[in-house]
Amino acid sequence: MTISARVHYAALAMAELAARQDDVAPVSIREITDRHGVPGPFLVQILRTLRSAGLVESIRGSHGGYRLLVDASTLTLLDIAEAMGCQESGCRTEATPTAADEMLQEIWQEAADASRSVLASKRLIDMVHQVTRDDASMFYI
Amino acid sequence: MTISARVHYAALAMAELAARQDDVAPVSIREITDRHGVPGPFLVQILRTLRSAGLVESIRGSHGGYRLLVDASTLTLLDIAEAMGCQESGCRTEATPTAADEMLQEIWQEAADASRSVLASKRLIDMVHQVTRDDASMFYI
DNA sequence: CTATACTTGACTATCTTGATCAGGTTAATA
DNA sequence: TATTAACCTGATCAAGATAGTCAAGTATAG
Repeated sequence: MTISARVHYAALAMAELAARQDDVAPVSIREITDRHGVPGPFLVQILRTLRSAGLVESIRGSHGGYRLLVDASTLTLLDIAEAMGCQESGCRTEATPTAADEMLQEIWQEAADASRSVLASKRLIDMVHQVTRDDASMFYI
Repeated sequence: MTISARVHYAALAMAELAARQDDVAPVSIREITDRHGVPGPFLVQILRTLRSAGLVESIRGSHGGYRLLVDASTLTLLDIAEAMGCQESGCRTEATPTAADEMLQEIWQEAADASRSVLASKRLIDMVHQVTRDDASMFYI
């Protein structure tokens, strides 16, 4: 479970879409880059990946943009990370693993699973709520 | 905590050294490669790293080799991984992180810590015992 | 003195990551 | 219908990490 900038950006974008999923208009790439400082063309690539994973839909043409296709209250950061292609380590598959090799592989797996289970416990909707609250508090200081 | 082949090999080598730490003679690279199929020159590189981390010492000359410098009953896989330079993600440091950025960073950190704590719970000595037991059972089948 | 074994430093090939860009397509609207 | 805003696709690229390799040197036992 290595978290790349890709996954970080994807999570930000998904949070933005989740926060505005009840809006009539879809959210454009421009709006996301303005708010989160994600490099524009890079975000295009990321949203393409999220779309092929079925997490978002795109609306083309003028006033187009992106919209969340899934339920933000069940979607987790693990789902997003996996959609972005964070596949499990595995490290190396040897032709004839020894007993020591196999034991180590199990341990690496266990460590990775521990990460995964943390990410699986973080729901997108909670992120949105927490950030919204923080933003609000920023106004009233 | 991405586990590379480097770390995997390092763990194998350390286990081998731990299993034979009471031997009079140090363990040569050749013996480790024979037993574990690690590419020879690559193992040299890895042992160099382990030595600069203070985990092993090298004895030069004929009948030379490597010897464990630390206590196998307290050394963990986390120690080995860190000695091999598995530094913590961090992902990206932005100039002006937003509230959402910071929240995500904390989550990535929490996930990484979960991995680390699994590795920290695996002592080198336990690996050695388990592998030794497995090997013995292989003889008697 | 010679064989064995570690030491050092440089070198390479391939993959992944983090992007960028050009040119094309779709749809709303004036 | 012409324009414009927005997404779509595919190519490309630079930098760094990963997994090794190689050659020439040095130390020690016997």
